[in-house]
Amino acid sequence: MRRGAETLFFGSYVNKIDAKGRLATPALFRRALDLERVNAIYCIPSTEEPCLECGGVDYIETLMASIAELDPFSPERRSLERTIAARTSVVSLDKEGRVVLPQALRDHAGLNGEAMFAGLGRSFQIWNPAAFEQVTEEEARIAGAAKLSLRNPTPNGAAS
Amino acid sequence: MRRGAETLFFGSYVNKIDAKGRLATPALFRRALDLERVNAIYCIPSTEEPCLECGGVDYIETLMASIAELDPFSPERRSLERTIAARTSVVSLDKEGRVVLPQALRDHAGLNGEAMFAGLGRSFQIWNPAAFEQVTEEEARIAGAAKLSLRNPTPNGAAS
DNA sequence: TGACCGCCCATAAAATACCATGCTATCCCA
DNA sequence: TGGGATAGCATGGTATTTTATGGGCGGTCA
Repeated sequence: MRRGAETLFFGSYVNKIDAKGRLATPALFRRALDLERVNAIYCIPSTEEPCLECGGVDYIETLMASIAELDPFSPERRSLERTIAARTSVVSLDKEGRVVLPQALRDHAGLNGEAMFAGLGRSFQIWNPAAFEQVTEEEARIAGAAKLSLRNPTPNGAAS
Repeated sequence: MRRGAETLFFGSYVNKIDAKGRLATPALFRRALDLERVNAIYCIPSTEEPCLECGGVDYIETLMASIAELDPFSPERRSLERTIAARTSVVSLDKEGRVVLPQALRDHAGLNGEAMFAGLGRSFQIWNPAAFEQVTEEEARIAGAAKLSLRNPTPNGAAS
């Protein structure tokens, strides 16, 4: 399995959504995706935020594998299967690398004219650019503290 | 993984930025980078200073690996992913070893005519030469004190 | 019939690869 | 030791390719 930094998603990009609802995936993300294996991205509406959690085949496979490790009859597993597998959309790319997001997904993320792709390493998110901007400043504060705890990890893992 | 001193970044260099925004990476830094694996440098706008935190593949991989150790659903991890991965630019080198920094990065570091590369060992920074000069005197003071505490480590590890 | 979807092609701008030059420091040989 | 050859490097300009984005056309399903 390809697992270097060249298969990770970095950076953020804003692309337009045209009249047909088409949205170009950033070129760098396309290279990180294993499109030869499956010509699609997997999108899950985030439960916490107005955005879409996305990734390629290996992203969803890793996710499902970690669920499969749970006790088959545990309620956690059941609810995870439902909230993840059932809510995941498989969106295929056209020859130019564009996707058409289902209306429900566009609504969830509040997308209209354009969309922002934000790389998260093994996965990426799709945001309304304005909404992303809004959470980012708050974010920077938290990250500042978290970065400190990366350098000086505390035994109990407490960051705050 | 190559981990000798020849893979570390030492020294400071000032290079020009031409009309197309191209900037030559110092030759010594190029050798320290693992360009055969990924022909690019990874640049993160510093949250504390007007400069860019940069390194090669293994730099970003180490960074991402330490984030991956955090609880997958913790807000700290989320924040770090967004402030690091999403803000990271993957900048590829041309055959002559030059990079074109995205406008956002140039703005963050206040770069116009020329840029300074400052080696930090495992990573390096890119600065506006004047801005770097300015923080350097302050820096020298702190470094002087730190050097003393290196020679005479205190039992409680207090640095300040 | 009409909205929608998957395919194809077109284009302008931007990113990138390619080629050329001048400078500097180094090496080598007289 | 000195001077010419040489190699490496920063830098400048030009050509080629990507990439985002636009639109058209035929088929399909409601």
